[in-house]
Amino acid sequence: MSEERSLNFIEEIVEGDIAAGKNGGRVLTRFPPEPNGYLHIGHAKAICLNFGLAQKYNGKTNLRFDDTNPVKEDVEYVDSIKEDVKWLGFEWANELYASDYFDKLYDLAVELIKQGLAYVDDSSAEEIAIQKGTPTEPGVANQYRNRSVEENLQLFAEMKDGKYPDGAKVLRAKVDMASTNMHLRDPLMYRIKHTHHHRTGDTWCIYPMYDFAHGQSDAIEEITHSICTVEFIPHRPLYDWFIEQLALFPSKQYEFARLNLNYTVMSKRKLLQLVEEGHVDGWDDPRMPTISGLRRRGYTPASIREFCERIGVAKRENMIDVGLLEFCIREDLNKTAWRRMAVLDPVKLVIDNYPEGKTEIFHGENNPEVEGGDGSREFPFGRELWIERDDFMEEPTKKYFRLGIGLMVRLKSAYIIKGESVVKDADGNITEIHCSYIPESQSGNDTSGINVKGTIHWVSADHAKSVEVRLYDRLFQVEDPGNEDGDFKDYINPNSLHVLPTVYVEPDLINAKVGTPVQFMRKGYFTLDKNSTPDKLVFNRTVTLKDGWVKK
RNA sequence: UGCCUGAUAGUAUAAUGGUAGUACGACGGUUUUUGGUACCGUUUGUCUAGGUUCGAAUCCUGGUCGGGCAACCA
Repeated sequence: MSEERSLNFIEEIVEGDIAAGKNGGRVLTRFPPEPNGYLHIGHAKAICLNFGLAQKYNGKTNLRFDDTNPVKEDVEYVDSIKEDVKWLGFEWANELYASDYFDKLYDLAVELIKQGLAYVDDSSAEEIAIQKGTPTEPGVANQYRNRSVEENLQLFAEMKDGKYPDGAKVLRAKVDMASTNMHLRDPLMYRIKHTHHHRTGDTWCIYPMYDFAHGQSDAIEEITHSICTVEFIPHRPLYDWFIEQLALFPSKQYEFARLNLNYTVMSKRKLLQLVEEGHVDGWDDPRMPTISGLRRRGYTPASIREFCERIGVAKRENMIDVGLLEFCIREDLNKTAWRRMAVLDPVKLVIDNYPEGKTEIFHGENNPEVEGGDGSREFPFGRELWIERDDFMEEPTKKYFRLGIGLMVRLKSAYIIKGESVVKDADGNITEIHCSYIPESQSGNDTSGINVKGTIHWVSADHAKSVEVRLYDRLFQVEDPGNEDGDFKDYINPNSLHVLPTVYVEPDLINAKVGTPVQFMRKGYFTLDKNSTPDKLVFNRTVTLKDGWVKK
């Protein structure tokens, strides 16, 4: 195994801990999504990091749903998250829920009250916000801070028993109202929400806040390395404070910079807006940066894992170019996807000297990158073909290697042809191209001695199948739509979806399967859309091929 | 005005006091029945000003710039 990639800073920490014999060398990470939305490529980074660490250091990873806010959460999201993590290729050790710990968390809160380190506050949200001060002015304590342990115990029990309406009271940790760290100014631990929870039903009407659920859940599970994103750095002192006061297992929090991808948005709020306002087809629209969107677009789990490996892990803010994601999927698909011919923008080609009614069967290897071609398939050839409109130029420029009047080109896996004439309609658009073919130039036994610079793809007009193809482009016109003036939706690319209703493909493509990508030669990688029917096949373009030809 | 973070080619990421390297991109070339792939080459960098040191991207001091922090969200 030549793992030549250097360690990222978290791997260094883990290796340091193992070397120091910390936790007996045990590594237990967790991936802790809140089930309030679909996973996106940013989550993939966290997933690959957490699961990857465990794999690398003989550890395990728990999947834990951070379901402490019932008003936002739903089983729909739980199910999609599990599907996406599995699809990415990872197996969790345990499927857990913060809500599994509601009893324990309640007991821990009571414990803190007994220690005189938590109190029930009757203030309104607005009052509490004012009393907290600002980053530059210290907060001030209120009269509730001095309630007796007994009173707090009773009030907290009454909160739990449903004696108070939403917002009437909260439980707060007694830390330091004057701390320069806002999160330490007596943070809220519990709030009242008479809301049905997707797992605990109506058992509870008080729910713990993130700060009093996350670290405690980590400790209960004895997570060794609790990895989150940098915006949680200010929470770390609180994370440690609760664990220390309650003498729990000392899980440690480490932070890395979240992924930013250009030409898209990554916040759940914004993604939800795109879905709800109908700017996209749903969470799995192929233009979405969600895992399910990328899957429907034709991305493979391996390509996403490779991407996450390549972007690295550090603490500084970053903006990754989607070009890297595209590179990763091309690299993967080049080695695995079968080649097929499809004409996206068809124009009729007639071979004048080829016998009418004659059909020949040619064949082509499935994948030239694989030893032996990975098998082959057959396709028919005839007098009338479809070729790409832009593979013909009536008056070709000097560096044009395709078909033109007087120009010769090879039809992939078939004959060399020479452009002869065109037929145009009243508007001057070319409706037919006429050519002649060189009978001795048949692919495989070419005795013509002719060398041509270009090869183009084609399909037989008599045998081609018609399918729909959807071409996708970036969803936004600017690199960082969330950071522009005005609404991010003002920057949506109006041409992000281009539907080609009539694309001619070689007959074998009726065997295409959802989840099995193919390369349309010279055009890109495509995948069958999940909503295809036998009568109407729909292909999504995953990504174009790299185009090294720049028109002069 | 405060606190917490961070700063290395266009982008991302290494170098852990000792030759600033890698990948993607861009550009050029070779091969090619995909203007793809593969292969080769070129290109561009340590935020700034001082200091310590034989030697600083790395350590120290000051500054500049970016991000985060005042949800009964996570």
